[in-house]
Amino acid sequence: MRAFKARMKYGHCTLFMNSSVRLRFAPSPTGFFHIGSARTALFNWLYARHTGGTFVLRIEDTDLARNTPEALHVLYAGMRWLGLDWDEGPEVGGPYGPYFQSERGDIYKDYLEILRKTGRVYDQDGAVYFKVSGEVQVITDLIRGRVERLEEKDFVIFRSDGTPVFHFVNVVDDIAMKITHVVRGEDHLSNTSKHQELFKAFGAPVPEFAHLPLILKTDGPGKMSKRDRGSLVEEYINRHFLPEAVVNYLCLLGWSPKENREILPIKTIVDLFELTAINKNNAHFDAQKLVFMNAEYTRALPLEDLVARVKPVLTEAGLLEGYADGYLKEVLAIAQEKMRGIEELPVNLKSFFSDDFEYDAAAKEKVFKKGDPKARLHELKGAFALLREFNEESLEIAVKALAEEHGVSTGEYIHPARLAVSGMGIGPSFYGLLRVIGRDRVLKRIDDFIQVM
RNA sequence: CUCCCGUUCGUCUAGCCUGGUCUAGGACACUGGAUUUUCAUUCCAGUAACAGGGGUUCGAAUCCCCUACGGGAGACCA
Repeated sequence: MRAFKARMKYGHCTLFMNSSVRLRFAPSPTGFFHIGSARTALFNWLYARHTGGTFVLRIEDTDLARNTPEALHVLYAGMRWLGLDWDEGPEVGGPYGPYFQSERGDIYKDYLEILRKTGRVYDQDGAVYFKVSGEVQVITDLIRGRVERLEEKDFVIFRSDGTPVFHFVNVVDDIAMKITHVVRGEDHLSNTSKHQELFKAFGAPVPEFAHLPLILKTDGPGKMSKRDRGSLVEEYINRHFLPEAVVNYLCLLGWSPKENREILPIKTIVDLFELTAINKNNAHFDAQKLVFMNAEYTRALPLEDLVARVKPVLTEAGLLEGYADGYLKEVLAIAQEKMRGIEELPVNLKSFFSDDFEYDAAAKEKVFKKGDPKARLHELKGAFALLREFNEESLEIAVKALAEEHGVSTGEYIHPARLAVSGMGIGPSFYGLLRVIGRDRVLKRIDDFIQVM
């Protein structure tokens, strides 16, 4: 039913109500949600939604020390922020639970018994070892093709303290949860020979494998680590990125729609996504491109949506007190076209909501360098006071008239006035800025600025 | 050290499977210009790549081999 809903949601043909495709994302809660993990989750989710299959969230919390409620919260919050809803798993349940490995001890014991009966394990130093077959494992990977690897040494599947190890629980759960496609990072490719041996030892069908390329540091060696700037989903949440932009960017790291189009709605990506179209080579993380995408998405947002998303951010910054929603909407209506992200708003839009703002030093220096800004501001004051209407049209006419009268460029009015009114050298359309700030505040701010010149 | 994976503009990629249409396309970034006789937008233009060497072939970015480089894995971590 869940799969059916997913199909309806994304407008697929519903010839088949669901499919037997089952994918899982199996993170261990570490307290961080790494961008690489997020991409793995995303690709699993995409393929589940593409096929109308089932997306399972399984928590690999066998490392009890790191398994805290806070760590789980970070994970759920990140998943939900990215829009990666799971069909089975914590908080939603499902027929193959429990979905925490820490609660599946009995299942692991049962599976161990199977291996004991078939003579594939032995005990040594208190630990249980799995006997490898000695056969070369031919792994068929949807992304990499045929990969051969020989697992040479027997390996531990139960520690001497009685707890099972990753390779064992991972495979057992994939069997028990009827996972058909294992989509994970390439760092697991070398483990796959172990896993395939286990699948075969259990007499279970070997799932399809798809090993994703890794996300490498922007510069410098190695893969992104949690210490690298930009490597955590939390960071993008805190910086008020639009999740759809982050998702779109992540989709393009290792996958491409192959049609010279990059900004794609998730619905389209779900339609086009194929595991076999994923690249083999690792990709460097490019924060600049993500920022660009975020800007594109931000500017394309319907105004109402933008207002809704900005409101809590400016409220938190303490800027919205005493202002009606309508005013915020007016401000954003003129600011949106040049926005790069919501993150910059508490600073860039401060002067719309507060008289307590600083004058940008660089802009100030630039303004003082040219012409006679003081005289220009006095002229503006006079002209603004006389205007019948205080709107874009009348303001533009007035400024242009002054410029012509005094034989200077409008820039000589605009630069100092923008600085006086907003404290900044850059910003929304100048005439819109004046209109929204309003005549009284504009005049007062020009006065104030003249005082400090 | 061993095993596995990879290598197209600075970065993400298209093309590679099914050799000729590739004087290698798009995007970010960068540079220049236009518009806004401001700017963060928008528009236009430009710089820039098939890792190297050997084959196969009439012809190779595309197929094969070697080298180099990059990445990953080698735990009673996950």
